[in-house]
Amino acid sequence: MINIAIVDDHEMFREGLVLVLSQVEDINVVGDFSSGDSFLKALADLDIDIVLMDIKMEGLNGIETTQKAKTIKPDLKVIAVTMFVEDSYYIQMINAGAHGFVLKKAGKYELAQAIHEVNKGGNYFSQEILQKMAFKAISGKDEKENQLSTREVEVLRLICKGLSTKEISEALFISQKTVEVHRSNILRKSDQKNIAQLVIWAIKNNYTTI
Amino acid sequence: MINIAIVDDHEMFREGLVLVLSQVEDINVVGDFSSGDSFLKALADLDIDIVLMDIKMEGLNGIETTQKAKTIKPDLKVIAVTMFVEDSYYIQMINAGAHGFVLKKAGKYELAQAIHEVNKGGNYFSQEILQKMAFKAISGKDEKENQLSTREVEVLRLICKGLSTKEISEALFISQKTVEVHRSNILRKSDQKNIAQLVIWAIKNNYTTI
DNA sequence: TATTTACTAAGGGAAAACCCCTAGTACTAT
DNA sequence: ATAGTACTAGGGGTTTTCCCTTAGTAAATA
Repeated sequence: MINIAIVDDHEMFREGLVLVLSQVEDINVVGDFSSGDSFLKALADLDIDIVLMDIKMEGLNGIETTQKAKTIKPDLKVIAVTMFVEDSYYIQMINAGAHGFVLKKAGKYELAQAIHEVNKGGNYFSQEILQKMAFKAISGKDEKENQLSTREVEVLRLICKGLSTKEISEALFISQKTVEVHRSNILRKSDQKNIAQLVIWAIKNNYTTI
Repeated sequence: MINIAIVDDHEMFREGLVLVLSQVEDINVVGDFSSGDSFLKALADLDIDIVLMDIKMEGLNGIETTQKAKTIKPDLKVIAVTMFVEDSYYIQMINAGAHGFVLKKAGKYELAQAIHEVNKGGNYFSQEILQKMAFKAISGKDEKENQLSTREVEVLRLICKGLSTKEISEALFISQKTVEVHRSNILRKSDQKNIAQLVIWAIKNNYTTI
């Protein structure tokens, strides 16, 4: 029997997931949590093998929650659940210790397969995500070179909120020229050519929420 | 016993929904469909009281599916399921004959309540959606005045794809000046002040998909 | 200690977006 | 017939974004 916990702030999705997994014969859903915080509080008393973790959550996100959970239970296995293939956070999630990665649009069979694979000590990544990783690898683009800096992420979030360069400069107490530099670097690193594309990119890469 | 069908192209969400509703004692899930087309094909042979319909789907969307379903079975009751409160399509969905409107983030209890209410011949709208409607009513803004025209929706979709004014003018075989007029009218009607906000607004209002 | 990286910020210019205005045509509805 | 609406498109302007360059400071790292 594989004991599972689910962490997702989307109530109906989480409830559905609980029931879907309860139907699989050797899977036992021990608990479900609507936030990283509530999961971490309960973790010490939970007897679980694997946790299904949503990446994008209010409050503690999936990456932070995974990192903290690993300090409490280092051998806990984490399968990340994400909405978009483009999600740039999968690297951070892998670094945080995730053993698997499935898309929310995956069906129950793929999800069950991922759980069994990870439970055996292996890894599981959705086909789409593997393709994305492979494509990035052969395109020769160094992942690290294009990582946004802390400040750039900050600026990007404000851009997505609809703030102009002037407004961002006032919000961050820096000059408009500096904001322009950040904007330009963000566009270059993201490989997008204007704000419309950038906003979509930011959503898909979990930099901002709609 | 209330017989239900579910139409949603998001597999895991649909599977979850089926199981969640199967747990409610007087609800019976008769069928679930991943597209409006497959639902319409099966509809004549289905003995259902209510259909839970996702609005945003590939191919036939929820509005078109509802309209066609109503011509086949005029007394079929439809509850629309949507991701965002801002969804401007709820008016079209109501016009298409929907009796209820729930958000995807709603829990099983609210969903069961909606189904029971609609089954009794009533209507059910999520609190958040009612608030939005009430707010629009008291703000005095005439809904119809701010409805985007066909061309404007077309331009909006291209904006969200990241096309510049010049590129849009070339795609639609009209002058840049005309595109500028459309852009400006779209911003005015949507009450957004720049492209970043407009893109988010367009997603929330189901004009474009990410 | 020397080098790299992030953040800061300037000048200067090209392009795009944004905001006025007027105005013709075509279709729809009263 | 006439009024309204959508779509078209021009002039002319301001503002914002985008792109290039150079360059200083602080912190981390080799």
